[in-house]
Amino acid sequence: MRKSVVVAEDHAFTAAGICAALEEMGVFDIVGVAANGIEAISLIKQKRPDCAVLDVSMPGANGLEVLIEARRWSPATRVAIVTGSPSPQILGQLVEAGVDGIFLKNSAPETICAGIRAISAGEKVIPAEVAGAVGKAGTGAGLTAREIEVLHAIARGLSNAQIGEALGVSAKTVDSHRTTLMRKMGVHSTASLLVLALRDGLIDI
Amino acid sequence: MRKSVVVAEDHAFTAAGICAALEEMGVFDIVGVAANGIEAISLIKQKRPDCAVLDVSMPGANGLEVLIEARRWSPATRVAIVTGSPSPQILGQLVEAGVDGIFLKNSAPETICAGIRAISAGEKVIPAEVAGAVGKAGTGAGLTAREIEVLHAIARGLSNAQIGEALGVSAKTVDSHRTTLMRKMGVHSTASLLVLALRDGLIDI
DNA sequence: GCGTGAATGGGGTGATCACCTGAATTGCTG
DNA sequence: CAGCAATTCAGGTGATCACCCCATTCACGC
Repeated sequence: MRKSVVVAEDHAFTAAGICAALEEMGVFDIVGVAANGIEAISLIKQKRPDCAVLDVSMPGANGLEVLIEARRWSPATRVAIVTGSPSPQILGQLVEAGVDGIFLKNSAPETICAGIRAISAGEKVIPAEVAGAVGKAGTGAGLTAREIEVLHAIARGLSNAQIGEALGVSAKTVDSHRTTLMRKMGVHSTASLLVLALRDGLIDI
Repeated sequence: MRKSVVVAEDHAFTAAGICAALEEMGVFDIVGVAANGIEAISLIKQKRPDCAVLDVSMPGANGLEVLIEARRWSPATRVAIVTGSPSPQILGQLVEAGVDGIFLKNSAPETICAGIRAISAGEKVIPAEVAGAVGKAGTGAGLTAREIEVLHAIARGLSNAQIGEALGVSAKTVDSHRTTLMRKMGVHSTASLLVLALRDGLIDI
């Protein structure tokens, strides 16, 4: 039996590529294509498809928001998320929201198509590289409130002495927090610390 | 007469979508598809195509680097860049490097295809929304290619010694570039440097 | 040709960082 | 109450950074 599927992707070329690949498998009927999150939600509400393939970053509403709305209006719809650059924070939220599958855009098309077929059959598909990233969300969550404060101050370009003054503590204390941050995040330079924190959504610019 | 074209795009679905759209026009022969920057450069070197369609963000080498190498090895190749999220800085560098066309991934496929055909005929195609972004490239401009390279290396968390090794120069030279970067950007710490560079789209994570 | 700026790199100095050991205080939890 | 984690801070050490001055080479424009 053929499964109905809705595709949501704001890049037309990518949407076309996904649709072509899914149609080629011969087991999916594409009942709708959305170019943004709002369209995606209303499409899912209307069509109540067996399966939805969603991009994470879309104008209007992102993949997570669409996922939550999809669960509300069409609980039977299996939801697959495709993402270009996986951020542990976002992936963690998706898993928490009960996503059925996560796929990376730079994976082989066959891998992704096979995965989508699997989740449409009721399986959960989280590839190892994604699971690894999800696991690392715990790392960032393991930071204390004070450490996050120091992180923000570092991102503002302050020195240990300046951070100490701003937080009302000694520069040595800031140094301690900094060392702990480095250890927890597994890096050995301010630059890596910032990049990792930004990538994990712990801070933003 | 049909034009030969090389496509470089690390997301397989998108690559497939672009190829399908180009082939459908009936005026292009796709002579190669690269999944990363290195492949793209060697493909262009080998095939010397009439036209190259490059993604900006790819593993190995980004669109700008591929563009520069393409100009070196196959000056007759017309180069089109496709980008998901346009950053003024990157676009400015592309224009400076003499790119023939810039397209946004969320544009209509017909628009992009028409544009690629136009540039393969010798035109330059910079859409209005991109031109606007290019104009805004005032802030971080003035940085040299080498300085940008150092900036990227810093963002990867490398020390001056490691950067020197990676770029094949002395750590002292890296130190010089770093000092120049600090002066040009008006900051006094690696953290500020990174944040500013990220905000201005000079680097990304 | 000559100035200019980019890229290279050496010497040197003081500040800052990364990391260590150790320790006191607080507050929460079993 | 005992234990644990968070937060605070000191002393110290070696590495690295930020920045100074200066010299060379090379390409580009006037």
